[in-house]
Amino acid sequence: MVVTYPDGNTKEFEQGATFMDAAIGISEGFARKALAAQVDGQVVDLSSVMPGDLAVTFLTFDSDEGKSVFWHSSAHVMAAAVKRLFPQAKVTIGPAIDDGFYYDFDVETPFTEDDLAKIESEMKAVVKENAPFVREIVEKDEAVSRFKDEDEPYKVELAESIEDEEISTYTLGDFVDLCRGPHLPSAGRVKSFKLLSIAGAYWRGDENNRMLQRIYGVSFPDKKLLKAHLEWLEEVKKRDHRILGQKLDLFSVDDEIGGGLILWHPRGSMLRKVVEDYWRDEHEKRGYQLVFTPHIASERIFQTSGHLENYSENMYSPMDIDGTDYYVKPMNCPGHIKIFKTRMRSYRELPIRLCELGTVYRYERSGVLHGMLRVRGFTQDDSHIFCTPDQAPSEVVGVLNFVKDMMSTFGYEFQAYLSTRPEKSIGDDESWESATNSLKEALETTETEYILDPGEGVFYGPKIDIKLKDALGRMWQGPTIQVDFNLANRFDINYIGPDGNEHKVVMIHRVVLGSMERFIGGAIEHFAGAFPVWLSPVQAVVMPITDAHKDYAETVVEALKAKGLRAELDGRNEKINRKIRDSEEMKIPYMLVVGQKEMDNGTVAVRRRSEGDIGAFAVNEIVERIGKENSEKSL
RNA sequence: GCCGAUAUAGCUCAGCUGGCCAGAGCGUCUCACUUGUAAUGAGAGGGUCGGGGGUUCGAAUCCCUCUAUCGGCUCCA
Repeated sequence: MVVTYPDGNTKEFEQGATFMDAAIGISEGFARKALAAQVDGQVVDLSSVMPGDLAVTFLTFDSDEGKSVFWHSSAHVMAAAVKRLFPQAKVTIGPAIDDGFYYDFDVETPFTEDDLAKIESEMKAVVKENAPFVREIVEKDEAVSRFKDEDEPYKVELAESIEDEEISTYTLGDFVDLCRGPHLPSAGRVKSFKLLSIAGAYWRGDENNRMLQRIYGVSFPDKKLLKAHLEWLEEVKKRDHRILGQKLDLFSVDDEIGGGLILWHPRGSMLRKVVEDYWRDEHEKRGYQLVFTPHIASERIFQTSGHLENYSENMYSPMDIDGTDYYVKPMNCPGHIKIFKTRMRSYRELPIRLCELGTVYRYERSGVLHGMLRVRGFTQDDSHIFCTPDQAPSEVVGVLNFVKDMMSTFGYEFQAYLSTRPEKSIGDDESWESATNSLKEALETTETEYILDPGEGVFYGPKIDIKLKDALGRMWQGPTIQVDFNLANRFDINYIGPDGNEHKVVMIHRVVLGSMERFIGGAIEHFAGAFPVWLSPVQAVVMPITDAHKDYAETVVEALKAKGLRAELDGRNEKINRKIRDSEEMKIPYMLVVGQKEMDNGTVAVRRRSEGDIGAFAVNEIVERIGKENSEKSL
């Protein structure tokens, strides 16, 4: 067999060699590091590597598969500890997730913070005992009756729902769990762990089911990794846009105004204005036409659009205007369609690209609101492209290139997903196929790597979803491009073709930023509040040393403002140290100190955020430098 | 909406098992200081203890309810 070791080296063994032969084969350290193995593409327990297996790769914590095995085993360790402390708790499932693991339990009284500490110390005991994970294959009926005997109704349900006749179980000490595996060789591998939080979660994610108690945790093969991870979590917390939003005076949410409704403060509004101006300029450049549509509309349009039928649970109660119900709009599409349909459209004027920073209101359940990222009123950077079927592929290419440009300006990497026809959908096969092909072609012509998401499209058409990767490697839902058959039909949106007949348009719905709220909330975290010059609400603060230098400082501010830069004077009667501290905390990119020396020479002493003093510059020199960073949108 | 937690001054937080006018730091205001690269000093002002209801001789503290927030579930731009 050929064995690949964690360090990437490979070695061939003769037929009949055992796992232990492989273990001592090359490096002594690897047996300690290996968590599981991959045989013929299947991840398996180390113990099940058999002599004669052809290609074996040992998995370590460095690989996603290795992590997954590690965390899943950690979940079992936790469940074992919980069963010891709370024998009446019913176990359910405990998978590995992207950054750790959880296990759901059914208990009469929810766990408390104190319980977490107790469970942690019991886990330590389980780890110390270092019992092996023992795999066992049993008949399905046998497993079901065993779990019945143990009074584990959830395991019974799971076992019964498995199609195969044989089921694997894993035993750790006296804790038996129904599980596909694979697992670590023994519990002792779980060297360092931390239980992070307790939360309610529905059995099988269905809110009609019983609420279970979920415990989240992370674990690592050594202390250092755990420490690094906890520090990363600290960093995430520090970057929280809700905390930075308050510190940097960007936005707030008010109890009396209502949850999920954002108050944009002057600085946050400036940030938003800069993004919006850039957005508008880029749209004009690319042949989009800016429109405005009303915030409320008669029920008649939402009947035609089907929103009242399909989307009413997300819409707010209507208001009565002269006997007709009017609704606050949850989407911008109907308005754009109505603009398109104000007159006959010739194929000669297609594509028509209408865009709007359109504010919509959607009902969101109270428990889901989250700062700026999940709100009830938000402004989408919306656009609807009306084109002929032939134009669709190139339009999608245009949008994709647009998206790439915009995202690189903000320093985001991204990952594209192509979602195809879901089970519940409208439209004929032909439309779906041609629309899906348009999207696929566009991804290929723009050389965009994508992941296929079969069946994840919207009921009215296929879509491309783009997820942004921020500075901490976290993924955010970003741009989406959707082909919409539904509205094109419902509103009967046509154009006159070269043949003089009416043809149905292809309608493409897309957002680039998503919504101003979500995008800016995400950007706050991406930049940790330290925005590049072009986005900074205040780009430079001029700080006179004493009152005697205030007038001169004022002229520096004016010089910056004259070039369209955003500058402020810190004329407070405070020491320079204090002024610098405050500006550093407000993440102002440039601090310009002026005292007697600078006044005499016509210069400023420049301090760059988080870099410190970078020396003296002539006023016009620094104006030019900041102006250049601003216009080039440097990151 | 559901499970759990939380809500005290503009901000961050003390206030134990109910008991004299509810505290601190920062910010704010006033005064002094006129300052050279991350917090000058002194003084003053500031609170319906999230809203409403209840228990009690007495409630920031206990109970109910509403609202909002936080961690999740579900959902989503």
